[in-house]
Amino acid sequence: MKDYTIILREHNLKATPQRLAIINTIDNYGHINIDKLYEDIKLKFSSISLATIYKNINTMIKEMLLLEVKLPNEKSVYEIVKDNHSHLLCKECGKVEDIFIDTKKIIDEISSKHTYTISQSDVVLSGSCESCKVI
Amino acid sequence: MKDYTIILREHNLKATPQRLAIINTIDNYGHINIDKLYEDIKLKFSSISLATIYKNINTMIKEMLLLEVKLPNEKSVYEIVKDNHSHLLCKECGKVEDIFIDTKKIIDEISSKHTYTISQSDVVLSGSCESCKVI
DNA sequence: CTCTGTGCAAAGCGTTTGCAAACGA
DNA sequence: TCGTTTGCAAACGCTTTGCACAGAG
Repeated sequence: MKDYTIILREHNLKATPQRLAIINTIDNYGHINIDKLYEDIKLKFSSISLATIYKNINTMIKEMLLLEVKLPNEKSVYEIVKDNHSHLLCKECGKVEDIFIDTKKIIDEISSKHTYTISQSDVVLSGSCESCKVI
Repeated sequence: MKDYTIILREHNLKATPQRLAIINTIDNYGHINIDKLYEDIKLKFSSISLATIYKNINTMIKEMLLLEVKLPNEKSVYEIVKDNHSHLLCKECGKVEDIFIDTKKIIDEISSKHTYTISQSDVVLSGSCESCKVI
């Protein structure tokens, strides 16, 4: 498992056990919402408070270590900032996967038709994953 | 201005003045968030309560007359259900425009690489609109 | 040693609910 | 008339805040 101690310090954040637990759990899951994150961390860190989770999520988002992903009909999930990518969501089980789409083509096309300068793209494709399809 | 009386009745909803005001205001703005919607309707309908707005937004979403659009770093906006389309957001002024992207191509590409059955795509491109670009 | 972070409880805020009265069909 | 909707106030749930203590650097 990756050690986030140095990375946190580079962002002027102290590497407390709570903070490390939070970022490691997010890393481990890939994408996770607040409730599951709290539930999961509490198993091994029973004294942690929900307020600590919230405070840390927010500071790490400000420091651009984490990113909130808004999903249709679901609670937001959090992920570690990485290369530009999109998301695939299973409407049945809520599982989220990273996907790589050539958004440049889309952005160029829209840029030529509209007068916007586009700097960001948020794409979520939703459906049924393999295991939920059968049900 | 379009008359939503019949459309509401077709969805088994009574065409009350409050409800008509809500749907007409959304139609008029194209995309609007709860706060602006309440503020705007209150001008001409000072007795309306925020609870009524919420209840109606929710029933009309259930009846598939309205759709919630989740945006990065912004409050959700509501729109009247129409043909499949995507959104263009100005990060400066919050303005939202409809855009038309060939999502079929993207979906086909992802479907062939992943095992998901994709049934929905939510795309938001963000940047600066013409009037905000200069600032 | 100093300053940041934690945990608790309280406050805050947006949204929902229960209910009596009003209203649409 | 009957069932739905409204408006109010209270309740609710999620998130943030204030503060004293603990802990990282």
